[in-house]
Amino acid sequence: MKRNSQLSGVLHVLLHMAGEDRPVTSERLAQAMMTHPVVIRRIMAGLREAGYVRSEKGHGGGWRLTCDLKRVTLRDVYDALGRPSLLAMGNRTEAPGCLVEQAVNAALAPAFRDAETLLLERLGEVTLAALSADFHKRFAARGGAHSLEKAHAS
Amino acid sequence: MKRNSQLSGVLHVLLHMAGEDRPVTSERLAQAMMTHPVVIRRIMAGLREAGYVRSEKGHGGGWRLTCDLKRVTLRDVYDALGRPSLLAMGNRTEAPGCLVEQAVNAALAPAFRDAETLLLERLGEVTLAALSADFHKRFAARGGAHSLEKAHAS
DNA sequence: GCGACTCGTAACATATGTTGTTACATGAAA
DNA sequence: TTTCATGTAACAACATATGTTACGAGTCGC
Repeated sequence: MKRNSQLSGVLHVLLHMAGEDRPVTSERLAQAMMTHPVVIRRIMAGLREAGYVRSEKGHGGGWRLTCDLKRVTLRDVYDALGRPSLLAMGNRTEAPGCLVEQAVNAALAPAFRDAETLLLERLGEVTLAALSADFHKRFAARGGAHSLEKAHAS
Repeated sequence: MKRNSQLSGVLHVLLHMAGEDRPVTSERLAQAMMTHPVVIRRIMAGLREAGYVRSEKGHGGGWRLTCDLKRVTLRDVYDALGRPSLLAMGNRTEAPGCLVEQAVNAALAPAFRDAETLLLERLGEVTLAALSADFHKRFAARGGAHSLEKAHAS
C-alpha cells in the first residue's frame, strides 16, 4: 500500500520557512520539494486554517510562519492536516453483522488503537523548534552550504 | 489512503476453516467473504507457504488447516502475508541527502518504529485459538444459526 | 483413460486514492 | 494597469487494491 507522505512533506516545508524572514513563495517551496506549487498550496491549506502559517498575495507575497515553533508539535501539524489515517491496515467493513467479522475486528481493534495512541503521543512530544534545532545541528556538523536552498543541492 | 484489509480477510477465512473437518473450497470461502475465489487463493498463498494451511486439488479438495490454532498468533499470520507495511504514513524518499529531509525523518522514524513495534507485540499476544473462542462465545450468546455459513447470512 | 473438479498463476479489467498539471478567479504591490 | 502571488476547481497521470477471465496442472470418481 502506498504510503502517504503529507506529514513529512509539510514538516519539510515548515523547516524551510523557519529559516526565512520574508515570505516564501509556493514556487520556491515547490522547487525545494521537487513538486508543483499547487501541491504546496494544497498541503498548506490546513496549516493556514489552523493559524500556523499565513499566506499573502501579490508582490512580495508568499508563506510566512505565524506560530511559535516551541509551542507547536508534530501532532499539532498532523491534526492540522485533517488527521489522515495512520494505519495502513484496517477492518473489513463488508459484513458488520457477521459474527466472524465481529470477532476479528474485536481482536484487531485494540491493537490498532493502542498503536495509534502511542504514535500520536510520540508526535506530541516533538516540537517544531526541536526539529529545527536538530536540522541546524546537522547543518553545522556538515558545514559548507550557507542557506537552506543550498542544503538541498547536495 | 485506502486501507489494506488482507489481514482481516485472512483471519476471517481461517476462522471459517476452523469449524470444518473437511477441506473447504475457494468457492465457498469466496461466497462467505463476498469476493472471488481467485482472491481467496491469492491471499492464502502466503499461509500455505508458511505451512498453516494446505490445499488439495481435485474432487473433495480445497483448503484445510494444518496448524495448531493455539500456537499461531495474529502476528504469525501477518508475517505469512509478507509483512505488508503497517503504517499509512511514511517518509519522503525523494532527497535522502537533504539535511532537512534527514532531520524530519529522524524525528518521525522513532515514533513510527515504536508504534509498529507495539502493534506487532499486540498481534503476537492473540492466538487464532483465542480468536476462535471469542467467535464461539459470540455465537453462543446470539444463538440461532447452527453453522458458520448461516452465521454469515444475518 | 476420460471427464469433472479444484487449485495456481498470469494477464487483464475496474475502482479508488494520491499526486501532478492546467486554467481561471481574486487580491495586492509596483 | 500590469505583474506577481495565492485559492480552488477541474482534469490528467500514476499507483495500488481488488475483481475477473483464461488456461494450465494435479486429483478424484467413473
